[in-house]
Amino acid sequence: MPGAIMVGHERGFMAAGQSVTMQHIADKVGVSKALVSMIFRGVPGPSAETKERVLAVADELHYRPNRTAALLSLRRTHLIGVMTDIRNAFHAEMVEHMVAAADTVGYEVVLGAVTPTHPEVKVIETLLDFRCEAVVLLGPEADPELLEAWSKRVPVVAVGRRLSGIDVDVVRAGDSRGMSDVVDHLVGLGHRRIAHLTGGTGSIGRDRLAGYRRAMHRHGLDEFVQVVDGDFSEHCAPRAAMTLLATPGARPTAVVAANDRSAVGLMDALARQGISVPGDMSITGYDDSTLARLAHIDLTTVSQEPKVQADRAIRSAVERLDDERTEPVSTVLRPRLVVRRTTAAVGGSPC
Amino acid sequence: MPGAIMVGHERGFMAAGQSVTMQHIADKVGVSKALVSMIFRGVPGPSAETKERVLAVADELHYRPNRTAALLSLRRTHLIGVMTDIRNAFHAEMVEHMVAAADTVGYEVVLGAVTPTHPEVKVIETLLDFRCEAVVLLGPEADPELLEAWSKRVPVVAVGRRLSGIDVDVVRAGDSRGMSDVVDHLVGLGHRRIAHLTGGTGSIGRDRLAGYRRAMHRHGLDEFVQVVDGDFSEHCAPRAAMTLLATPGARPTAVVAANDRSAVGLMDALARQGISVPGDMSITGYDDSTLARLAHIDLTTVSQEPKVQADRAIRSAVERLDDERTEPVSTVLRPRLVVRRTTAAVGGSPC
DNA sequence: TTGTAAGCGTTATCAT
DNA sequence: ATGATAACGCTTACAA
Repeated sequence: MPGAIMVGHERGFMAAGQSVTMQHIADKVGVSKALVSMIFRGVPGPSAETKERVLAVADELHYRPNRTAALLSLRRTHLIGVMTDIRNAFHAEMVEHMVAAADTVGYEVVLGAVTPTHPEVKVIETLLDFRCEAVVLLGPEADPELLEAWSKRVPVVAVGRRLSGIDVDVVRAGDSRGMSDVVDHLVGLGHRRIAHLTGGTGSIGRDRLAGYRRAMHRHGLDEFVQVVDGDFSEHCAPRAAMTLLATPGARPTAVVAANDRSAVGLMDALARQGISVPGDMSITGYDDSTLARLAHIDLTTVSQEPKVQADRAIRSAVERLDDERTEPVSTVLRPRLVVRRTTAAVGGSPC
Repeated sequence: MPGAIMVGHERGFMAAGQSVTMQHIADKVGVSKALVSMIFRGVPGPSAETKERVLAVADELHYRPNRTAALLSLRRTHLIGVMTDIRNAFHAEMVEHMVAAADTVGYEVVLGAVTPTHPEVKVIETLLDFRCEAVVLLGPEADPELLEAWSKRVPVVAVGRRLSGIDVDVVRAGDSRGMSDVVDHLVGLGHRRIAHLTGGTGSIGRDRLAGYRRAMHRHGLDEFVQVVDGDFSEHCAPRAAMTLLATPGARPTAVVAANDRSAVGLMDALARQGISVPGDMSITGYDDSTLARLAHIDLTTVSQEPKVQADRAIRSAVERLDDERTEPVSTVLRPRLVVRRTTAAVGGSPC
């Protein structure tokens, strides 16, 4: 039997020494601990009257259920761990939607932040130590073998990474499809000389490049393909601008950049050369970042649908947990073209 | 006595049914649970030999200590809850440093994300339900009464908000000091006609405005004070540019914007009017956001020292927890001027 | 050096 | 409708 209710301790905080428990309430009301438990869980049984008394006392004592204890007893936590690079704005947006999505299906999200001092492995292990029932990994870079090992313990959902052959659910947006849509859009505006400013040699950059090439080919524009090396940042822009403007006769009328950041850098570099966008040249980005949304930038770009990806990822995890799904599923989303003001009909006037 | 080790269950995951416990290890090695516990906690006592055997078996069975159970037994969690608006890049940066800072002093950070569906109150209650021993609130907007109520239960640290009269630690950067430094910098470059593009009527905007006025006054430049209404976004820029350029004779040679975003908007608006920065006009921002760091923007701005704020916040919490500090402390940091390329000597040439 | 046993605050299965 | 009582996995005096 617990002693008297502890009202704060020497430091003034109840801190670790959680004071009021179900037992206290039970004692005070004169019923059993079990009954109190039932009432809090909302199971049928207890009479309306006791329920009322218990709730009143609980309230009066500022009772808060001890989740830790409950978790120990229940064999479920209803926790979904989400590993993220918190500095990544795109991740942040997804996380936001994930907590909402999890909420609606009765789960809670525990965040694990990857930082220079907390590598992926450590973060995931911590998440598992918290007894998360599933983990959603945003942009994981761990070895497939490691992912596979974790997937033996809990359902694992990888977001934004192409992965196959292991029992891990995948949610991602189809980069090559997104690029394809961009090219279609430009072709629809009458462009033919459409160049691509690449995003380096990583897998994402390669996917986008492939999408560009494929789309150009589909439109019979192979001869106009022009690939300029870039690096996902604005640093590559000045040089890229030089290259793009090098041959006046064959100058592209539109440039598809691998992401928003390099697109914005390019716009700036072009402006310095007196090239107006979209008057002289149309420019597109990728990601629909806040940068693209700035009023004076207003960049045509591609959204990777963070909300949809977030919903799908949570749904994937919950299907494994609640619906006994056992086969891995891979969801490849169709990115959404966001037309803004940096693209216009070829030869069109600046707006 | 626990039954046989459960090797996965019907769903293929050990999921909720955590299988291997200290008891299993103890059984297999032929020692007691308590001994195993001691070994895992690294307390002196167990012989090197048993230690070795226990560790070996633990490893073999893939044992992972059940933190939940430990927490229940220990009366401490060593958890610090951090409430954040995850979409806020500045918050993200601080969070990153916080997890590192907490790590070095033996604490772990639990993130609580404020979102449209998870208001502050709910997030903080959840953090407390997780048995966090202290909470760090980034940019809290809750009523002081509420903060006070929470501060009775656990140490509360508010970051980035001016607060007084309640038992809550405060960490923030001195906005008016930051503005002051900016004005000093410009005056040092020979500027006298220094205008201010405001950040609206909220408390932060007001603090920055006050800092500007005070600094101008200190330099005896009251007559050159020019305040233009802004709103922390780039939307206010075009109109502000009009206003600033309205009186050619009295046109300012420098503009101190309330944040990076409006500064960048202003730069763009000025560029459209043929005004070069910093050739014709120097511009400064505030926040040292990624926007300011873009190579082609390279904006002179003010850093709010996220790392330092993060460290101080964690230290504040830990002092309460470990050093029995009981009086609230308020840390006002000195922001750091970051000189880049948008400021130059008055009448100086563009670079 | 190692073992025993009593908690920690819940949940859940029986009884009553 | 309510109450004992045994888990849950770990920590920690206290014994041996």
